[in-house]
Amino acid sequence: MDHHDVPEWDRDAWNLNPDSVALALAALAPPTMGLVMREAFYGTRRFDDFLRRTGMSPAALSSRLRELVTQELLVKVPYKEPGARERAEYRLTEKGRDLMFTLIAMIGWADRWLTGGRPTVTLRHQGCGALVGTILRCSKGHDIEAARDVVAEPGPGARPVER
Amino acid sequence: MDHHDVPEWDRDAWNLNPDSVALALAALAPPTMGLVMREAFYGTRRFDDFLRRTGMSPAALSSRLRELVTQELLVKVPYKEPGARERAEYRLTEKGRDLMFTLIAMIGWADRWLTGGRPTVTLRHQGCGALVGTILRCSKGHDIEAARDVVAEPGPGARPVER
DNA sequence: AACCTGACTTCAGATCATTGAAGTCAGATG
DNA sequence: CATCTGACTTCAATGATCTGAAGTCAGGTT
Repeated sequence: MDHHDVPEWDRDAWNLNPDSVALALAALAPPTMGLVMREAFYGTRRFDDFLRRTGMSPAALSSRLRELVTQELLVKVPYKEPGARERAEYRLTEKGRDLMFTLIAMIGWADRWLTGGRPTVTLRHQGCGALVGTILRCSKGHDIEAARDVVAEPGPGARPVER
Repeated sequence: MDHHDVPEWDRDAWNLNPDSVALALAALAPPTMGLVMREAFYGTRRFDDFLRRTGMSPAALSSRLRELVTQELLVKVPYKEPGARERAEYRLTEKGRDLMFTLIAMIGWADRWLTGGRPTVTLRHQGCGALVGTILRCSKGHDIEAARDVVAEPGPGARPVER
């Protein structure tokens, strides 16, 4: 029907597992992982704040934070407020902050199809104040409107299936 | 340390659940959901092709497909090849295809941080052939390089916490 | 010395996701 | 009419994940 939907290469000749989509999804699973990362983007850093704002149990939060530190999306940094003892907070690393592009794409999709025009967050350009969204652009500088104008093909990390 | 990390609004005054991030992540969970959607983007439409290419069990695939149809990311369309009986295939809907922006953002992140420069897929601009990636742009037309230049604030769907 | 707070850990029980093996079912084809 | 194929469903078993309640622990305050 629509030739854009059908790849020109033989999908069955290539083993794509584990591929980038699966890897990224695995980094964000279990579902509570997303809650924690969302709060990290909103500026949350401390255990009890995460606990209250995500509504998860301390046990779950504790494992999630440990995994996020292992994955290097967060770093545990000691801090000390005057007259209190030293405590630890969790901060986004570069790798963690870079995930924001993915989260913003998710927010855009959810707002277009799920929240009925009433998004829970608004993203603004720092300084300019205008609303922010994701677009696609190719390396020659063309903006890409429709997802159909993108074609996927096996990359350098794809392994041919042996027979 | 870095004021961009701290929101100017009081996070605790707003109830953001369920928010766009959680909703989008819920649409993609369980993790096998992502595998199925990935294959759908690569052009897969039939049960046995999904089965072989994702490596999941028929039971799991069957539930995933059913859920994706319920969510309206896929539609079940009957087709008939000459000399075979009528069968069904699963095609991306507009809503499903629109998720591609999110998947492309994920692929970009995974390629920058996880696959060590050897991505399993390459995305090209149809026609022009150049590589495709996600960028952020505000509604005034500024391109946004760094995730730190984006600030989040409560949107129209956020509900104030009642006291 | 007793208490408080923030940051956890431990545990039992419940639910959910997944696999593997086996079985169903309907309409061609030989 | 027996067989084949594509598209499933059913089932038992396993493992991951989550919650809620309770407990720990260290350093500071009263």
